[in-house]
Amino acid sequence: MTPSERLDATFSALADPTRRAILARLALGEASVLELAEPFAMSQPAVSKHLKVLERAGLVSRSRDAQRRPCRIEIDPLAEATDWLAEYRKLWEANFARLDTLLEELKADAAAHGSAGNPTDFTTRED
Amino acid sequence: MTPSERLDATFSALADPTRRAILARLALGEASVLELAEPFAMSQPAVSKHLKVLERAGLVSRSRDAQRRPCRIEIDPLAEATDWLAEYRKLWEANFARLDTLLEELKADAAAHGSAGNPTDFTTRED
DNA sequence: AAGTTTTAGAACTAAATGGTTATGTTGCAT
DNA sequence: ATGCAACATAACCATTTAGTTCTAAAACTT
Repeated sequence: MTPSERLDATFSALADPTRRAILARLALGEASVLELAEPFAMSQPAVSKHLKVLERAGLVSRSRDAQRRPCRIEIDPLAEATDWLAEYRKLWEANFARLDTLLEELKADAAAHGSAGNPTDFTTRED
Repeated sequence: MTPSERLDATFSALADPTRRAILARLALGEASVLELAEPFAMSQPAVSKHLKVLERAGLVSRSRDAQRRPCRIEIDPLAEATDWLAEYRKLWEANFARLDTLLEELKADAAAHGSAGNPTDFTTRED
């Protein structure tokens, strides 16, 4: 799986409230499929499907204990997702900083000369 | 929209590589629909649809400039998503800490007496 | 006024998603 | 060996999604 595919899998796994609830439960400790299914108004196979999605995204791993398949949460994919978010947060914060700078410059410019063009022009810069 | 629905919208918006690329582009500054569409091997209406998804999730807002509808990124929903991730990270880190403690106890126990039961039993604790 | 640019919408299609019920499969218990 | 418990798989269905093309609307340009 490429990094982009991993992000696809992680974010789409997180996009469902049932799956987020399952992760929330697993954050408290391992649980079997039936234990996980219990709070939900849906069949066991439906929960098994959700677990498969979570497993495919690497967010959950399973072991064996007789007939049970205890599930546990895995943090690594969430770290990747967090990193992605942090990265773009940084980028657009830099962008805001640049906008602030530009607005300062325009203000100074306006004070010095007169009209100062369209401030939104900065948006097409590709540096 | 409930907080859960907002998370649904945010995470599923982020689950598509095209939409993540659009956000990456917008992190560098505003852009029009055609500008955003240019790098992709897909039609303009397809990009418009992606933008609608991003807009519905509150990740993008649009203004007017003649025929253009410049798009800009909005950070708030991403902050919510980050918060959700951070929350569960904290939870399962607490869980790991508890596991460590338990393992320590079991080791001490084993040293004192003998066999010490199944260490994975801790998983069914609901404190 | 007519044409062009930019964007949105409608109608359609293929594939993925989220659920169901019914049926296997695996491993323990009696 | 028979049965029960926990889970998975199969087959099916409805809805959503991601794309297409074609068309319409809005606002500028000449």
